[in-house]
Amino acid sequence: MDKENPDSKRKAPRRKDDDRVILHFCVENSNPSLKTLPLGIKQKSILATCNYVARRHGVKKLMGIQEAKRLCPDLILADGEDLSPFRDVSKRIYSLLKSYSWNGRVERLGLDEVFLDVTDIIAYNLELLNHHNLENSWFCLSREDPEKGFEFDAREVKGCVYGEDESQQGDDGSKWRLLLGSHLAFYLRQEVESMGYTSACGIATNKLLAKLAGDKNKPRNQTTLLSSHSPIPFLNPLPLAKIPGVGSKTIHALKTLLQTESTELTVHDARTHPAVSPFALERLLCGSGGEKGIGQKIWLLLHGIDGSEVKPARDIPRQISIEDTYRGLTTLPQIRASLVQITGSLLRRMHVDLLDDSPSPSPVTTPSATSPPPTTVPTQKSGGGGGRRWMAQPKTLRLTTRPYFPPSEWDKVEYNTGRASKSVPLPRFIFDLKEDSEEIVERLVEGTLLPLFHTLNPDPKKWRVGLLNVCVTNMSGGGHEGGGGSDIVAAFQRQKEVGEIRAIAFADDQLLGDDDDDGDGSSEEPAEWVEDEDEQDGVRCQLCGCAIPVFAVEAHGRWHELEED
DNA sequence: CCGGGGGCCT
DNA sequence: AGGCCCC
Repeated sequence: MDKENPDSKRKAPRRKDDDRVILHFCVENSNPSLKTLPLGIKQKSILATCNYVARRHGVKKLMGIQEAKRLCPDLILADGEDLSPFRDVSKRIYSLLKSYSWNGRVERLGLDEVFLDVTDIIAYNLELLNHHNLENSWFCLSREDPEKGFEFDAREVKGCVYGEDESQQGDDGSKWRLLLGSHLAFYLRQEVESMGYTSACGIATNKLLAKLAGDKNKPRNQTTLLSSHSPIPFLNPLPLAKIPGVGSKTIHALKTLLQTESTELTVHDARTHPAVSPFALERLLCGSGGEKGIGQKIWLLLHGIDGSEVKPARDIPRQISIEDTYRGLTTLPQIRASLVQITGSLLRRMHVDLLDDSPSPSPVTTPSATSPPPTTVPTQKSGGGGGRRWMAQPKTLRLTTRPYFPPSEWDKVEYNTGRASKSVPLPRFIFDLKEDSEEIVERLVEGTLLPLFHTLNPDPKKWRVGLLNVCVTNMSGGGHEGGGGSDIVAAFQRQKEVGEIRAIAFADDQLLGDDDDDGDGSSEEPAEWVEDEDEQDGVRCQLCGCAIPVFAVEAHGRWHELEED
């Protein structure tokens, strides 16, 4: 009866995907003084990246310094092991672009790329468009203030258009959306440029196509991929590895499946090969513990389909980590010094990224919690930092190590194997000091990281440390000034004042369960690590009796030096 | 002369 | 905790 309902037939073919407008920006420094000179950013013995002048000489990313110097003797090298300056720039660009977003869907990818879902802005402006006076159009950047915006000529797409041809069949709005998107992209690129940076941009209906389109006219132009024709011809000639999501493992698996090991696989090769189907890919890539649905996902990517959303802007990072590589640290003093160094960097990063910029209006600092001045530890700085509050407090600290492999063993070991890591609850006392962190570094290294290192590398004769990584993660909601909110903490306070408590242990659920747990912990002694061999009958929390996995804090006792061999 | 991050998934 | 992915 309703089988051939013309109404449903008219609506059916349209995917929601087609209505989106996604921008992908790729930013780089437009260093005026060095623009004409070949510049490379160095990390240890490797070239992390380089500018386009250097690339013209054949210099590539991740190339060895020696080879790069051979190809381009005049190459200027800048040290990029400390990413702080790059983070700074990245943050400013990101904030600029985010300030134009209406829906907060602004996603960073690395330090130099940003996705924007501007579907809502485009939809708003599509209704405003006067088709009888296209050349004098006004792009409105604010719902509240019609004056905020810019003039543009809506007769043409701004910037480059991929596959520019006669195909102007039935424009159902999709073309207009992308046209508007191209003008918005151009405006935003000018804003970025006024900050001193050049950028490329891709404009398309999903993240995959936007990113790939932006590659077409780097580094200083934009490319719109109209959705009026199929994305297949656009994708076909691209090397398979260009597809974001298809990494080295996937490439390797596919090459063995297709038995075309020699030639560089293109999207066309993979998509048209008879052995390739969503199921075959799933079987191939999901072998053991792989991501379920990955086969279909990759298969859809090969066809230009990507339903993934631009993730809303995240105020707080999921994790913060600092790492450094070494040519074989073997003695404890070396390791200790290295840990002190990276821990200092980590705490500085935490202060920059996790501590609120603006002082809180009420400078009330922990009225009752700190009332009895602790006699044991003189580290109390009465809420230093002028009342700044933590936007988030990490709950977990992780140390990762990798042994050093001399060059003679490089062919014998898999890169990235040999990494060992272990995470534990992060001692809360590190949130006390908000300005000077030297003593915290000491306590963290001596009380937590060094013991952790010993559990990861028990045998001093095998100490050949090639990498150290310290990471804080598992961020909790913002901590209020004052703390002492939870019963556990209150009990801790009480018993501490009376001087009864000898040891207190923090279990995971205590640290996790309390949204408002400031932890106080302002006057504990440095932490001590307790390894219990059988994980079943381990330490028990003296306050609530719950089982403690691994971590304990001495309140009044002393932590002892670790044995050094 | 083999970096220094970050994400999400299991 | 580790894998694979991104830059």
